[in-house]
Amino acid sequence: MKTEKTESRDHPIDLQSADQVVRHVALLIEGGKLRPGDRLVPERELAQELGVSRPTVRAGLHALAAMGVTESRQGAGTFITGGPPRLGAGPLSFLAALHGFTRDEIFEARRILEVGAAGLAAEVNLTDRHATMSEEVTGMFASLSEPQTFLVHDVRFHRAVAAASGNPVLAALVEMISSLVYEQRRMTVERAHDLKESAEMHRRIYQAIREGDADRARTEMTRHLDMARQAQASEELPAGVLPSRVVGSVA
Amino acid sequence: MKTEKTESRDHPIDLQSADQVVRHVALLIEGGKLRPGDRLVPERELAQELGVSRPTVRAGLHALAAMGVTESRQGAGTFITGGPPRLGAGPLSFLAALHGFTRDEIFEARRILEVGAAGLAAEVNLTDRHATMSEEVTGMFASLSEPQTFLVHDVRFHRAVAAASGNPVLAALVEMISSLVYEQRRMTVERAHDLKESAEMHRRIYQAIREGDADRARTEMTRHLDMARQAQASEELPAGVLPSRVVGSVA
DNA sequence: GTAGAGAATTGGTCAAGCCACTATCGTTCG
DNA sequence: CGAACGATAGTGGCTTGACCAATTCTCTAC
Repeated sequence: MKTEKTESRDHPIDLQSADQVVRHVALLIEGGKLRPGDRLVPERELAQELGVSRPTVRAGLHALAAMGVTESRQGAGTFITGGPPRLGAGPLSFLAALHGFTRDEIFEARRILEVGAAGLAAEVNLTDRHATMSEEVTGMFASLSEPQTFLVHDVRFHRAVAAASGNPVLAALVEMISSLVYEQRRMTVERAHDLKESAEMHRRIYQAIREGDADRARTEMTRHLDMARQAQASEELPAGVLPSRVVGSVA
Repeated sequence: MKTEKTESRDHPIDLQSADQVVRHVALLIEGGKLRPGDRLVPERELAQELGVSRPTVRAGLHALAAMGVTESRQGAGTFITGGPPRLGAGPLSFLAALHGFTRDEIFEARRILEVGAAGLAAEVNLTDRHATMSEEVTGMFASLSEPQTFLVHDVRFHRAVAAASGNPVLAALVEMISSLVYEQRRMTVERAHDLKESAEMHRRIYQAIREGDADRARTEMTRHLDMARQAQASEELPAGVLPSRVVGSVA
């Protein structure tokens, strides 16, 4: 968080006004006075309550929005983000752009995260969440000739697996990294081949989860990710700069 | 499906001015014109370049700061965050506060992430990163009677393990979730007992990694986290509200 | 050569106001 | 009576211009 630097001081920091806004909202959330979907008080009131100016309030609200906590709609108001727990891709994308994560590093992280998620999903066997996975597999088979559409279903399948684990923390982490994968892959997926083979692997993962076979789910997910890593390496530009480095389009 | 709210428009979105600032910086980073530690142009110039007002620029910069991309120092300037790749704890803390992650869910996610990281650390065997782990273990043994200090070393050890995996993506994820753990545990660690046993377990994890024994590293990390989960359950308030729910102090 | 004072630079904030979008509610027309 | 319409307030988005506070630089005086 932003205040971490100053937090390490030994004395009680005097909060910057903008941070004060963030903290105020944080306290309201912790106190249960603000729940997902709720509307915040108008900026003008908030400014008066905290004794700061409106531009300052707006700066704080932008910070909250950047963390995925709030969403503002002109004319309507500012709302606490609803829906399932999500971590935006922004922070990780910037990190990728700044430090140049390699494709292999990302796949390694996915291997750990998603193999675990697939195993969990098979173990807990939340049958009501199986439909989503099934639909995405179907969508993949239906878009074998449209790489972009295929990719969307691909990413959504992996998120669905994480969601099927029943663990929102895991789901949020997988969602974050899958957003990163989507951003990078969007540019190269046109050169992909063997989409059918990829769809088959996803189907096998789904079936293993559906049958509650955790070991097989893990094995299939591992195989899929290893295969995908190799396949994507060949999608690379023949002699591009930074062959394996990934920049993660933040925009 | 709700993709990205604004991105789902079919027309080339007209960026809000504040987002324009974020995008501008993002493009500079992607283009390699802005690297960690670099200083941004002054707010006033940035405002003129983009044709927006300074409060708007400031709102965008606050958003970047919230994502951990920039840091501003009054009188000095605004800088791209340097140091090792980090994901701030803010977003995950807010998610925890909003959706009430349970302790078990967090431990489950840690189990997957950190067991994988420990295994990797043992496999790659980056000996120059072993010293940090060792130091933290030493620090734990030296602070058996000071729970708060012990906790700091505890958290740092787990981050060191992730760093020793050599995978910055994994390290960033572990750092994020360990921050969450620290925030919650800070309040209850005083009631902890068996700190010595905990330190011993960390030492065994360290030794397994040091000896390059990946299987043992995974086993020891798994045991440690399972034990810690049980131990922390007993640190709970006897009859507190929300027995297993966790709010994650964002502030 | 160095230390100190002052000026320039830069982030932090405020004040007042206009614009654009949304929602609501009363009115009017079918 | 109901539905389409239109005025009206409420709300976020942004600008201009200014002042304050912390830092950094520079130039002088010793």
